[in-house]
Amino acid sequence: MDEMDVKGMISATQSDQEDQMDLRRGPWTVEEDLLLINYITNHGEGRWNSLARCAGLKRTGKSCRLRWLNYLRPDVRRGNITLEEQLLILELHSRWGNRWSKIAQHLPGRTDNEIKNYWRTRVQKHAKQLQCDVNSKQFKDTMRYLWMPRLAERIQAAATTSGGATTNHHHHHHHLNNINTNTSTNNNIYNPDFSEGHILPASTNNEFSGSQNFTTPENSSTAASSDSMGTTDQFASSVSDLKDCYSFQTNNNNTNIINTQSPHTNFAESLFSPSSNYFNRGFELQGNVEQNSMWLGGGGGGGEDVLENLWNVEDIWFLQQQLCNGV
DNA sequence: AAGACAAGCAACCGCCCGAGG
DNA sequence: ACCTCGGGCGGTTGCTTGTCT
Repeated sequence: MDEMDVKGMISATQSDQEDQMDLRRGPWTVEEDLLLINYITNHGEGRWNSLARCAGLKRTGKSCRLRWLNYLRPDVRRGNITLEEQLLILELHSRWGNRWSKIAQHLPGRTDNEIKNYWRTRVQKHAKQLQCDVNSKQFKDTMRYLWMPRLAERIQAAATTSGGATTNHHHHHHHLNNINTNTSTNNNIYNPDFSEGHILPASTNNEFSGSQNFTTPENSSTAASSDSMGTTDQFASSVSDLKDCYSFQTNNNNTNIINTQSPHTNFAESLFSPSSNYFNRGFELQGNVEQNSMWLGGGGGGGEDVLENLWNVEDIWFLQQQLCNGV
C-alpha cells in the first residue's frame, strides 16, 4: 500500500466520521468550552474520543484535547512571552530545533503551540528582516552572540532596577527570577550549550582576540542546514567561520554544564550562571563594528518596539558604545 | 472612512508511535 | 504478527485584529 492510498483512507475515514457524527469544526463557542470544562472537572481527562461523545460535544477527540491543553487548562499561562521566556526559547531551540513540546516542558504553563507561534511570528520575522534564512548559520550566530546576550542584559537590567524582580507582569510559577546578577568577573566563560556540540569559546587569555568578522548575508555560504544543530559535525561546520576569528575551541571532555542537568532543572539558572553568562559574553566582540551595523541594519524597518526588535538603531548604538569602550 | 495588507494566533491536518486486544 | 485506537507531534491554514495608505 503506498502513501497515497494511506492518505486517502485516512481522509476518507475522517470525513466519513465527521459526516456521520455531524461534527463541528472551527472556533469553539462558550457553551462548548463549558461543556468540556464541566466534564473534565467531574470525570478527568483522557480517552478523548469517548470523552467528546459523553460530554455531548460534537467535536473530535483531538479537537477537545487541543482545546483543553492549549486553552482551557487552568494552569495554562497566557499573555506576552517574557524576556526570560524568550531567552529560554532561543536557547532551547538552538539545542533541539523545532521540538516545541520539549521546549514547552521548560516553560511552565506555556504550550508547544504558543511557543511555535512565537517562533514563527517573532523569530522568523527577524530572519526575514535580515534577509537570511532562520536556519542559516549567520542568523543562528547572530541570535547567539547578539540577540541572546542583549536579552540577558535586558533581563539583568530589569532585575537590577527592580531589586531582583523580573519584567514579568504575571505571577511566576517557575523560578526564572533567580538570576545571578554578577557581572564583574573576567573569568566568565561563555558556554553556549549547542546540543551535543560542547563548544566552548577560547579561554580568557585569548578570547575574541581576532578581528570581528561577522558574516553577512551576501558572503554567507549555503551552510544553512535545515536541521537544528544536532550533531557535533553539524555545529562544527556552522561555527567554522566564527572559529577563525573568535578562537573557538571544541571541548572534547564532554564537559557540559547544562546537559548534566535533569530535564526539568531550571534552565534559566544555567544561562546566568557564572560559567555560562550571556551578559558578560555578549559585548565582548571586538573589531569592525561598522560591518556589523550594516548587516544588522540591513532589514531596515525601525520604529518598532525596542523590546521586540533587536535590530533597531538604539541597539546598534548600544552595541557600538560597548565596543568603543572596550567592554 | 474604508479598503488593503500584515501580523498574531487558535485550530486543524497528516503523520507517527506505543499499548492493548 | 497484525489491527485498532488513543495520544502526541510538527507543520499549516485561515480567521481576527491591528496598521497602513
